[in-house]
Amino acid sequence: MTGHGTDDARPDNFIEQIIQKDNASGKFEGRVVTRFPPEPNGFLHIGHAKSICLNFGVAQRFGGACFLRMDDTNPLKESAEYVAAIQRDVRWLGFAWGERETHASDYFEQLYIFAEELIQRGRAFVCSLTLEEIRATRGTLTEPGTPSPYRDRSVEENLDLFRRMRAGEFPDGAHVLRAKIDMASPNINMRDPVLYRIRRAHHQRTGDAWCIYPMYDYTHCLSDYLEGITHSLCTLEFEDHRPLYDWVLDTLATPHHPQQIEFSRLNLEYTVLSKRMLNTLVADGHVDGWDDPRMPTIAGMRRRGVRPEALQEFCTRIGVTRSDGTVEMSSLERCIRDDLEAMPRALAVVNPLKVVLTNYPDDREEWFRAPNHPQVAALGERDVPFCGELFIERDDFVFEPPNKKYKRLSPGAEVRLRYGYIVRCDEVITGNDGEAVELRCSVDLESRAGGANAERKVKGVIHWVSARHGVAAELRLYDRLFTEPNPAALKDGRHFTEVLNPESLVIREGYVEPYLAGLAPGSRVQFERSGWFYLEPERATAARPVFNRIITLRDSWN
RNA sequence: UGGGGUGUCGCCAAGUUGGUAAGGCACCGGAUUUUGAUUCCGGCAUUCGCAGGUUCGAGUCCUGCCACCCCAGCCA
Repeated sequence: MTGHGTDDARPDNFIEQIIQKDNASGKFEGRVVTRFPPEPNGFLHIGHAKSICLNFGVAQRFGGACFLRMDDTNPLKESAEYVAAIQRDVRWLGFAWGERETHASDYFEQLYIFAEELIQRGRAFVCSLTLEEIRATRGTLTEPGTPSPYRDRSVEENLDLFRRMRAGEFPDGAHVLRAKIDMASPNINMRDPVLYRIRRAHHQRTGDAWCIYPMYDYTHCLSDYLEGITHSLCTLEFEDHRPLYDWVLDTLATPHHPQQIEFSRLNLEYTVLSKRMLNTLVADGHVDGWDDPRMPTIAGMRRRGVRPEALQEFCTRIGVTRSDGTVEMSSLERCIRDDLEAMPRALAVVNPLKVVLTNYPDDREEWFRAPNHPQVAALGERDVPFCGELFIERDDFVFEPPNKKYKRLSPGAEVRLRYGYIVRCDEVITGNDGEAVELRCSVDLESRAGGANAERKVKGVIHWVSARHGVAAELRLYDRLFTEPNPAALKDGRHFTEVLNPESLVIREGYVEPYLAGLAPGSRVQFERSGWFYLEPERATAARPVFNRIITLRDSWN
């Protein structure tokens, strides 16, 4: 797709097909207005990113507009902090809503007037049943409900009661306003659904102006109407609510009637995407907060170092359909790596193993010229310091090569130091547990680029950092949050918090080449042969750099 | 046993009037490579939940099954 408001381009999904047809038939006079309507009761996650990209993307493509609307009708669960977080995340993701920033609470007065009109028309009534009684008379999936004894109150009495509800004359739960539809409907949402409830709670925006609050089904369709939304995109679980959405607008005979269209929500392996569960992780301290880099939240991924471009690409790759599915983590990972591919590279050792070069002059040091990106010359070059004492990756040495394809270091084996010399492991100094604590190697001084043995072939190349020049750094290695593909639905009855990955965060003390210590906060870089890291601005300190591992390099070896 | 949905390769997903199964991810080869990365070639559904039927011809039409998801908040 070109994204230039072209109506005739090939549609990306069934929703765009519907819009093209609507535009062709003149259903909405060619207008396309959407909205992203989050409830400010938690942070946005990657599932919301899908909806954001869809709603804003469709508006962009068809030359329409998209509102950012806070669905704030339940003051008990919402807060201004969440509102701010949501705005920041949508903006970071790359979308702008301009003046189209609204709140369902902006419409409370209009919603109230519409409610009186419903009463006036005899289509809504004040019900004085208790919560339990309403539940008991709602019926079941297979049995119809029974009408409320208050269903036939007069318009006058309903109006009086409803006005007194608003005036605060009744305690919470004493009455509710209900739509008068059909208690025998096979669709439970149509069995005289509650429209308003009394709730003495301080609203983050309207304060104590109201003690009655409208329910979602009543609020959403009218907010859509008020904003002139044409296509109201939501997830599949709201499909059963569409008849009610239409009923409210039809009953009120609104001059404009938005079309609700449902699509399937995103499910991702090895994580959970429900606000309830994410909230539990935060509330019970399993993570450091909604923006913990391990969280599938937009804020978490931002702190981890993922770029918005990667998330947008992911959303276009997974598509939009009506079928339930679970996307593999590898699909997201691919998008993140693709996006990071152009970042500069450097050398850093995550898990250090000391190496002493026995035939390298003790007082000597050299600076090797190295490209910042092997395929992107424009990224320039830098000098990497080298001396007779180095750190290499612990994983790059093994006493016994597992097979003939092994290309790293082992006793007697040779390997090239990236951008440097070829070295051979002559001796291994071991500790009490028999583990290697230091390697003694000899170096071929003619093997560097330009030297007589520069073309000598050795099986592998490993990264390293000069022990004398290297800068100690905190390396935060992040991994998947759960050990099970679908932690939200474990077959053995375990709770999702029982399958948290104990190694989702491993903090290491490593060494990075000087160049890395001089990077600006917010920089992203690839530690060669290891992965991409992010210098998280929030953790920037002059004393010791802190890097978050965004994601590892693809590894076809292990 | 009510209502609403969905079933195309391990995962996501095209397939719009029936004409003989796109693409991406993953995976498997092989080339290049001072990152076991990247890049690059090549492979990867005789088959579209199942069973019948209509048709010269069906993933696309009809019938009947089966599986899975959602709904009984004064949550959204």
